[in-house]
Amino acid sequence: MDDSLKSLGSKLIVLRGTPQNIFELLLKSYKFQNLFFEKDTEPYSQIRDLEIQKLCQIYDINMEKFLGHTLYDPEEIQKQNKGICPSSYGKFISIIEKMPKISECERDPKINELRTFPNIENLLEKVVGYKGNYDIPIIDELIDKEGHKIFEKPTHKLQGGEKKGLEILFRYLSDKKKTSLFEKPKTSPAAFNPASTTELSPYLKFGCVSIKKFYFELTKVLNECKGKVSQPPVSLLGQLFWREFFYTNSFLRKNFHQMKNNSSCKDINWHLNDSIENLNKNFSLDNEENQALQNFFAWKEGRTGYPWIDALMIQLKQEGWIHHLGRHSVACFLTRGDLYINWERGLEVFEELLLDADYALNAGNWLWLSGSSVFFSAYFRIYSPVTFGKKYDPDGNYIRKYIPVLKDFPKSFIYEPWKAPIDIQKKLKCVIGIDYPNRIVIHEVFSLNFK
DNA sequence: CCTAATGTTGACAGC
DNA sequence: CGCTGTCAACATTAG
Repeated sequence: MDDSLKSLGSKLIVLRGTPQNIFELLLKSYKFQNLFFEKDTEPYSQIRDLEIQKLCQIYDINMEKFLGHTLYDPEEIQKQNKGICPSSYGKFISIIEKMPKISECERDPKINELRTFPNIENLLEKVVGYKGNYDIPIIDELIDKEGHKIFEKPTHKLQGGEKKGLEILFRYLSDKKKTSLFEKPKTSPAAFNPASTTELSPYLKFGCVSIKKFYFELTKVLNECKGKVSQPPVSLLGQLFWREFFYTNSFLRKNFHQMKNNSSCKDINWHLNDSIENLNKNFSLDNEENQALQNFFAWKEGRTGYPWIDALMIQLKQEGWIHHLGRHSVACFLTRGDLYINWERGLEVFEELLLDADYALNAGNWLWLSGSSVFFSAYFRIYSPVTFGKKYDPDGNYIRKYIPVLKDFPKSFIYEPWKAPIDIQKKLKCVIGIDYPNRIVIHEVFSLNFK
């Protein structure tokens, strides 16, 4: 971004501190006229922006918000729907079909249209100790509570920035057939190098690639297609609208990320309703709750004994990204499918490990997959930890990549290694229960009990 | 070449 | 954006 700005005669300035403190220091020391920013809907951002707004009022500064992180303004959607938040995807689509067309992207700025404020760096040096270099946290600074480094090196093959993001977008869209016939359920959660979807989610989450840009480049390709084109909810455009749908719901429904005081969430008596930190401190957990805690860590660390689930959790940990349907698999397993653990625990793990972790989409999908959402009731649609992956990857190549200890298992046992005869396990130097864990839960039995 | 057994596929209901 | 069992239709193959 800095390179792009420099080529236009400007530059990027990064300051470290809380926005409230930094802005207060700045506004106190200089009479700025305007503050422009993007509308941001998650609770953290709403509180932050409200405080900055108060500062602007105190220092008499004009403040303007622009819609940019979503295609539609959730408040406009609500107005169009008689003040009600649309609770189903179909309803949402019918509303946006009646909305005015999305306005075109602004053109890119030309050279010298973006001016740098004169002497801004001197001012910043005096007021907030700015030293002219970037002040972005680097990997070495990311440490855990005991002071140990969390990462030695970047974990994901993707690189940040708009330039890289647009490269990926245009490469994907250049395959017009793949783009226009995209159907989410037909893309494979077991695909790697390359993945079966665009992998643009981290770029959208961090605003590297604008959703509007994505939308207009995509519709340009779709309009050129003469033959049949896939439709929402499964089409690529449909995926962008899922994002809008969850953003709208997360903004209009309070406490969207939790079970309590969330009008869109059913109250279910899960295991592990308390935070993991509190549960770890509590030594008097009864047997059932203690077992659930053990199960939770086995799930998080990819040692449930189900290769399909474990491979997904290992890819998540190693790369910070898994395919959407893989997320369905592990989320169903943790909650209504097998372990019956509170979906908030899963949301927290995704928040920690996903590069694209996004307040609205994370909460919306956990509500959905755990069967908690009042607007989704197909609780009997259980993902099998054995057959779901097999459908996409019968040879188990995905499992072989992420769980090397299983890589030589014949394909007949790769999804269910506990079924391999013991002499085969010994020959492959991978005895189940020793070299790879036994199943922590018998899926068939749980499903039966659930009925 | 026919026949019967066996395998494959897709639609569908019920959970 | 589920799984399983059932059934019918059709394909394949052994004898």
